[in-house]
Amino acid sequence: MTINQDTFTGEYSYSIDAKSRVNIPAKFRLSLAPENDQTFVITRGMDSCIWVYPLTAWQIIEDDLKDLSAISRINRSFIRNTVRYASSVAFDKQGRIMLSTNLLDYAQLKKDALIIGMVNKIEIWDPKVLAKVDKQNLEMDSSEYDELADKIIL
Amino acid sequence: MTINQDTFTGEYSYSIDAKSRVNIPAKFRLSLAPENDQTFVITRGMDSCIWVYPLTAWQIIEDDLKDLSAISRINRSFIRNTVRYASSVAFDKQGRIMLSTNLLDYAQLKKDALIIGMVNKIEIWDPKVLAKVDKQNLEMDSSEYDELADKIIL
DNA sequence: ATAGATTATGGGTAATTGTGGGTAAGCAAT
DNA sequence: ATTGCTTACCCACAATTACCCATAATCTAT
Repeated sequence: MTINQDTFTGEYSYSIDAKSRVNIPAKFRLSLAPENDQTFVITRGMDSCIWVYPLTAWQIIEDDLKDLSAISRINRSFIRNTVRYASSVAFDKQGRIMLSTNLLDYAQLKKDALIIGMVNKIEIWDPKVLAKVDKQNLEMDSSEYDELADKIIL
Repeated sequence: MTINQDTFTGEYSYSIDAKSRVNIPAKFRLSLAPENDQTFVITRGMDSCIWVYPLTAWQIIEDDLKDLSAISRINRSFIRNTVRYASSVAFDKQGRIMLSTNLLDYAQLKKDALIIGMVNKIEIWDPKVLAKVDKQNLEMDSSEYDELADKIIL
């Protein structure tokens, strides 16, 4: 019954309503540690999806970024691109968060949303986009999968 | 809703009006610590953009600059260029600040403004200028990006 | 299986936000 | 002082967002 806090697994499908709101699965809300104040940070993922972090996990990233000097051009550019699309959102009484049109467009989300636990964060996908990316990955990476299999024992 | 004070993330697009005023995003205004007295310090950024600091953060920068020896020519030049164009501005009842023509010209700002949270400061860009700089950076620095990404785990 | 609680989803309303413009007060140069 | 220009301080309004309530579907425990 008691799973790790701020740890998310499983897949859920929800719908995005006319006001751009999506539900965060009840299980995810329950495993979110109280320190987070019912707040996530949402941003662009590295694939065409939205990444959702617990607030405290994101703050660790921010602290690391604060240590990078702004005198270096690369640092500035790195900070900008990491933080640019991130915003903190608390879920409402019904457990929903609002997604900006910017993020919706980026992840090609319309009506249906697939919410996937990724251990320390959550991903929000359009079902069709994920299916396509998934297929591509399977075709390409079977050898790299084998490499990972050496490191992580399932 | 309780995010870190004086910490800014996200991207917002606003317009500069006929009186050279821009809105500071409501989220940024809310996360500005009360000690700042609703005041920012704006100055030239190291890229073609305007940097906006919380007043108290800027005061720390000034203290650091005092410690740089004035014997070094580079130090003198750095101090001169950082401080020269800095001025403190409080936002009005609607949450806007006024930008001097000097800064507007420097950042090539006309009508549209992209306001980006950079963790400990804020940047104001012309959208087209940023797109160009961004492209250049990615072309040049992808390997150094990867190095940074290894240190900061997303 | 049934009752009660919880969850997902929709919508109404009040408050906030972004944006425009008006007017008076300051300042500079004539 | 008068003129012209710039800045500070209001007010107004449309659009967006936050906050609340309602309902149907799903789950839980007896």
